[in-house]
Formats: sequence, C-alpha cells, structure tokens
Amino acid sequence: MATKSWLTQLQDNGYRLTGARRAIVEIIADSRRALTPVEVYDAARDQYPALGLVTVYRTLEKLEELGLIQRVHQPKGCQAFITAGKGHQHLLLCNKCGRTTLFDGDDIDQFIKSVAKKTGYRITEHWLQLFGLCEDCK
Amino acid sequence: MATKSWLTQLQDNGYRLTGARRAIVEIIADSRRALTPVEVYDAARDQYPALGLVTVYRTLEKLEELGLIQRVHQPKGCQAFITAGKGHQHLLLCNKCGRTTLFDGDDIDQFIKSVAKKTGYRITEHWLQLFGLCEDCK
DNA sequence: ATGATATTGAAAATCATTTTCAATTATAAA
DNA sequence: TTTATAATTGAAAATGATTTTCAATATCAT
Ligand SMILES: [Mn+2]
Ligand SMILES: [Mn+2]
Ligand SMILES: [Zn+2]
Ligand SMILES: [Zn+2]
Repeated sequence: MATKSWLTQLQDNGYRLTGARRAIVEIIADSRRALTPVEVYDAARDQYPALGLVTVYRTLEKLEELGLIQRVHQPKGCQAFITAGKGHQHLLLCNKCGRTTLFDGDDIDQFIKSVAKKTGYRITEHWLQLFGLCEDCK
Repeated sequence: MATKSWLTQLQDNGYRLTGARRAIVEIIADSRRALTPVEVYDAARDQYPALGLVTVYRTLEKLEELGLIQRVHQPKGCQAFITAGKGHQHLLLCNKCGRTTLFDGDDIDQFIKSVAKKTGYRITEHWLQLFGLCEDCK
C-alpha cells in the first residue's frame, strides 16, 4: 500500500534501505488493525527471517518520528501502532476484529467550546476514540 | 476528601483496613492530578514510611476494580490514576500543571450518529479527552 | 570497487510489574 | 480480652517489555 512512499521517506531522511526495514514497513502499512511490536516481529519474519525484535523497536521509533505511524491507546494496552492519518483525525475501533479506521469529518467544536466556557480551560487539542463493531462484524 | 467513603467501600467488599491502604487512598483521593504508582508510593510514605511499592500496585488494582479510580491515558504514558467519575465522563487535562477535570454535560451523540452512518460501524462507546490549559495556568 | 558509517542481531542491562513466601496484623469468634 | 483464622504485608525473586552495548555486516556515496 503505502510501503513505497514510506521507504522513500525513510531514505529522504537519511535512513538506509534494508531488508529488515522493508519487511517491517510492509507489514504495518498493509495492516488494517493496530499491531504490537511482537506482532510486527512475528509477521515480518515470514519475509525476513533473520529479523531481530530490537530492529522492530528501532524502526517503529523512526516511523513514529516521521509521522508515518501512530500509537493506539486501548483498554488492553497502549503499545500498538497503525498507519497515521494526515492532520487531525479521530479513531474508530472494532471490538471484535480489531479493525481500526481513521476519520475526520464534522468536528465537535461546538461541544468543545461549551466545555471551555463551562470549565474555564483553554482547550487546544482533543483525542476522540469510538469503539464498536465494524460493518463486517456487526 | 472521598477518603472515608473509599475506606468504607473497601471494608464493605471484604477488604481489611490497614495503615498502608489508608495512606494510599488518602493520597489519590486528595490529588487533583493523575498519579503514577511510584508517585503514590513516594507521597504515601510520608504518612506511612514502611509502605512497600508492591502494596501500592495491589491497592491500585483493588480501587480500580471497585471503580473508585480510573487510568488516564496521556502522550507521556498510560500508568497514571485519578479519582473515577460516576457514569460516563470526559476528561480535561492541563498541559502545564497536570490538573485533571472530569465532566459530563451535553454529549456528542449527534456527531457519533453521523459517523456511524458514514462508516457503517455500530458505535457503542467512546473516549474523549480534551487537552489545554486550566484556569490557573492559562 | 572502496571506504565511511549506518544498521544489524545477540546478549546484557535496565525498568516496570507480578509472583512467591514467611512474618505480621486485622478482624470475627469465643 | 484473648484467641484463632485468614487477609495483608514487604522483601526478594521472577517475569516481561524495552533499551543499551558491541562487534560484525551491509548500504550507499564516491
Ligand atoms: Mn476532532
Ligand atoms: Mn461522551
Ligand atoms: Zn470488526
Ligand atoms: Zn493547570
């Protein structure tokens, strides 16, 4: 999917192109659900058996720096990553299959303004995550 | 603050009242910001010096089970706890002093319904966190 | 092709959390 | 109040996840 563009971006930022990185990038870019470091490790070893888990951590770190992936916070844990969206986005998670979907759309500015007024806070950012069942699972 | 009520609830659920628990409960119930296990440990030892960090973990577990505290997810980490709200609530966090405020208020049902329609998901829950500066810090 | 240096995986180190265990303590019963 | 029982404790060990170290290897500009 976005694999090629990610590899280009790594290279453009002075990082080298290696088999390990190719395998890792491909796995994450093609996944529709959030993956933990170990899940990436297991999946990527099919394509690149010599891969070390350390390299997965190091590559995730770089991809996050470049804004290509983002961490997903869930009740179960907060160590999983998905392809990052462009700009501000909200997250939809399927409780059954784990599928994640990013979306923007009509924002909740109205609501946020009223909260700001009520609480006295100056609100600058927000996180919104919706949980439920995806089209296939419901 | 809520200390007394929490201790009563612990007792009502078959747990014993101990010095360690009193100290831990008091620290969290009185805090206006989210505290990590180690922060609770350090603060509670003023009042109960023999306290062990293990007991902090064990007590946090029980308080969470009883719905008296809840975990707070932040960019920095997801191991901090605050007094839980009653029912469904949203969270407001001050980026400067760390202060957290729970609030309910007009919900964002409208928005959520439109997302459900657009994406085909059946949405059952949501997490909403707002970040900014509190009244004192802004 | 060559050389500078970025990248690698294995092993060791670190850090957070959980488990084990024997001693202590809270509480209910006598 | 004393006693008996089971819950609770902290220390130490175990576990699990992540990071660091390091010598060998691979990438890429020249
Ligand atoms: Mn938004
Ligand atoms: Mn809500
Ligand atoms: Zn699904
Ligand atoms: Zn503040």
